[in-house]
Amino acid sequence: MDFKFEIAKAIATATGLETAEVTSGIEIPPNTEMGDYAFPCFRLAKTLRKAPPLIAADMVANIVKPDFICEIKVEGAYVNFFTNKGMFAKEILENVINEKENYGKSTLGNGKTIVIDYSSPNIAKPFHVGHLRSTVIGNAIYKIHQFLGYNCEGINHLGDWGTQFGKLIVAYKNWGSKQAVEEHGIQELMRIYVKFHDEAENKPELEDEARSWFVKMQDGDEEALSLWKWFYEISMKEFDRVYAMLGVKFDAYTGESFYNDKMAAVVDELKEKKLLVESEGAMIVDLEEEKMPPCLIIRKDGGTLYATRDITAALYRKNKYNFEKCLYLTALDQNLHFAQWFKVIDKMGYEWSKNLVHVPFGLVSLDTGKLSTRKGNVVLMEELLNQAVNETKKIIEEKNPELPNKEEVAKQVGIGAVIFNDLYNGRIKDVVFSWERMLSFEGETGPYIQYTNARACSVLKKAGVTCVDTNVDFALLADESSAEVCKLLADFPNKLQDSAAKYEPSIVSRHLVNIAQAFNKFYHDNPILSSEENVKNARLTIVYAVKTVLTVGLGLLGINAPEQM
RNA sequence: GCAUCUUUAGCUCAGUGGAUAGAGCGUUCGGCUCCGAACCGAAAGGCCGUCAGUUCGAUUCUGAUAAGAUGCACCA
Repeated sequence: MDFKFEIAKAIATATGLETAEVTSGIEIPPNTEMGDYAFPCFRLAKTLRKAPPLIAADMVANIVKPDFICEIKVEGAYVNFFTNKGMFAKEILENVINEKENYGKSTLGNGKTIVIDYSSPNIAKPFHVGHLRSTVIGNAIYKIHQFLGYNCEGINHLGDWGTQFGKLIVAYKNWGSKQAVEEHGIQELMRIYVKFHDEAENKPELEDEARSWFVKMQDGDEEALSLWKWFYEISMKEFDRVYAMLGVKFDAYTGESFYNDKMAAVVDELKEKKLLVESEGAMIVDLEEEKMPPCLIIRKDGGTLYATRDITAALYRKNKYNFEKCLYLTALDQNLHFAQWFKVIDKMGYEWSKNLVHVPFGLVSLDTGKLSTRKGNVVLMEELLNQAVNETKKIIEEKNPELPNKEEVAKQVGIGAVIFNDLYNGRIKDVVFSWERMLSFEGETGPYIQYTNARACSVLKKAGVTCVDTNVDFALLADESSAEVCKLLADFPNKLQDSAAKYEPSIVSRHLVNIAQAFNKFYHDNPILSSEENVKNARLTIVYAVKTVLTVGLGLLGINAPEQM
């Protein structure tokens, strides 16, 4: 039963208004003492030509009270509805307990494909905290959409093509050795890459050399390609290790190199459609009409660019997946780039250009300044995750030394803390990396939710139930803290849909915090195991429902929910 | 110069065209003989950047303006 809808119907019959327009006018009061639902009458003043408080009074006089409403009060221009807490609790708790891990699932997205382009680090550069956001936000958006019935295609659009590999080849030939690269992996590739930039300051001809090696790569030169492939494999080995720790997977690793042989056709298409013009030796699509700088397609020396590959990839993906939406999870500073090439797709005559969505997030920096791999101003992802796990181990030793499976739990909690930290604030906010914040496990954090869940699991275990009985007296759950938990659980499915619609995982993470807070208060206020049998059984349904929703919610964020910690 | 984003408590951030603007951290105080204290409770802390406009009503919408961040031709 949809309580809000039923109330709207009752108001509609009492006033002669449309149910739909009433529904949108119903609010949840800021304070439970004011009621569970409220209808402000200000808006009706004009059409009904009456003072709002009078409208409210008339409404109450005429309304037929739905059976789940126990009281209706007028407060100025507001009509406040008080639900029967027991009936509300029954409705929501039965629902969660019956649905279990499917609670909140939807068929909303059935038959629709969403392509999500996320993580996408550059090969031959270490995976650092700057790559975290795209990876975990993308992963969460993927899982949430999947839960809502969408078919998702997660793509790691690796930065595995471009002039930087020309640079790397030059660097390797001048200052590298096979042995050093095999021994130190990305670290060594990084070292010679930095060396290249140092040297190139005084010898600009190195840059030309690098560009020409990249052109060789494009042309299929065997030596260039075999070096490139080697660098690729070295890098992927390290990336896979990080992805395994984060629990992130992709459906495809079609990076930029994948499009190397597909770009010529797209360039031809651009020419055919008379969009490509020459400018200062390069080939561009002019966007003056759109008040944007031109979109560069081909360099003076014939090399392709970022936009060329993105346009090609978009056409390829549309053809392959026939997506409903294609999302790009990158930092906000790439805004213009996406706006430009989305426009190029539009100018090519593809109406689906409006389904390409840049999902931006704020910049990550360190307190020592901007992230810079070249300058060594970075925090490596593995280092961060290991630190978080170690810190968790210390806490476990201190608080729960008897815990079985410590190693595994420390990973789940430590890494969960890092992921949650990144998903907790709105994605647009800039972030200054802070060890202190990353390694804090109290308050609004992942471990707080995991702890709450573990606590609920512990109660259920002690009660000796694996699945609770819904044949209980829900009227015993009419107290304020029980009602608050129920209210939040009932709102979970809406929050999931809102989160998906806005591509904003923080809507889910914040809701989980709210549920955990409400549950901890409930737990504190209400003895469970020591209560009389009927009260105990009723309260156990809340414990079970909370455990279920927290586990589902954390799972959608890509975080594990251990039963003990 | 043009464009995008941000501005709410000491700090980090939620939030809403409407009733008393919320949370965590930090500070001060209180709570484990009791289901897990990685917890709970209380106190203190706010011209919701500034100025106009729309509105019965603006912290929320619009327009200016200020401050900060970022981007703007051959990197990605």
